[in-house]
Amino acid sequence: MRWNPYAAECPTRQLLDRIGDKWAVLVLGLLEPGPQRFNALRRRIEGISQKMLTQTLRSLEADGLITRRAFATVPVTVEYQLTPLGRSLNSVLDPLREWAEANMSRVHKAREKRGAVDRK
Amino acid sequence: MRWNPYAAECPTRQLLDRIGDKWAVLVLGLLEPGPQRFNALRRRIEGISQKMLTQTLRSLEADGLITRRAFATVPVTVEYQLTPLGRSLNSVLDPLREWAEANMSRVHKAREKRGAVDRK
DNA sequence: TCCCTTGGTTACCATTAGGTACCTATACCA
DNA sequence: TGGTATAGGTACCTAATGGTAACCAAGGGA
Repeated sequence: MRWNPYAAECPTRQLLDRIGDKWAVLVLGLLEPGPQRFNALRRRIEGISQKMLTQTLRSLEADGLITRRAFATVPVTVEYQLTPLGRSLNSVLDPLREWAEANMSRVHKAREKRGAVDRK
Repeated sequence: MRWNPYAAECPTRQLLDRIGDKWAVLVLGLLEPGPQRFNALRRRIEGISQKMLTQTLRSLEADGLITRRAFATVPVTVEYQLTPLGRSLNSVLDPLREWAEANMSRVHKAREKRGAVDRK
């Protein structure tokens, strides 16, 4: 069965809901080099709240994109790590990140021009 | 200057805000083959409201990703069309769409399993 | 005369996202 | 005894998202 990307239950639409959530892609990117601990992620992502980091990690875990491992140290240590599925998603997100770095300045320029003209 | 993707003003983050808005990517995809009219888009995207389609088109236009042309026919005809920038964005979104079609079933499986086990 | 089409705009309203602040538990160090 | 760090959970509150419904214009057809 061929998917119709414009139907509500389409996978593309669901994926966009997934990665459009402001933090998920950043977390995936940070985990690329290797496992990271909770507070390490928190410190590296500017502006994320504890609540949102927890929420993001939980849902990435629920979706099978990362795994969580807790160690009985004191204080407790928790490591998050990409699954193969998460790594494969990362590999298609990379071109997106590159496009953003290369082209967002043009988007900004277009936006400013519109703002100046102010199409009533 | 090298961008820190984890800083708030980072282009990647801004792009995600852009394409995470539920409808923009679908519109861009539909415009790939060629110019389309307002109601043609509306009919092909299941579930979009007139308000959201207008809003989406306006902001894609403001960002320089599509152009709008109105013809003084009766009733008035309006055509939307990708700019070169929009086409280049589409080319990096394609792998994403393919990933979604190939892998969202795994994500769903992972999600169901979690739901069944119900951690805690 | 009223309704149809095109392509919108606007007001209103409910849901959600996401922030802050405070709570937990454990064990270290001074 | 109190303060540190670890990794969270939870209540509360506000701002933004996005839906519905009603309105606009212009002209054609019954």
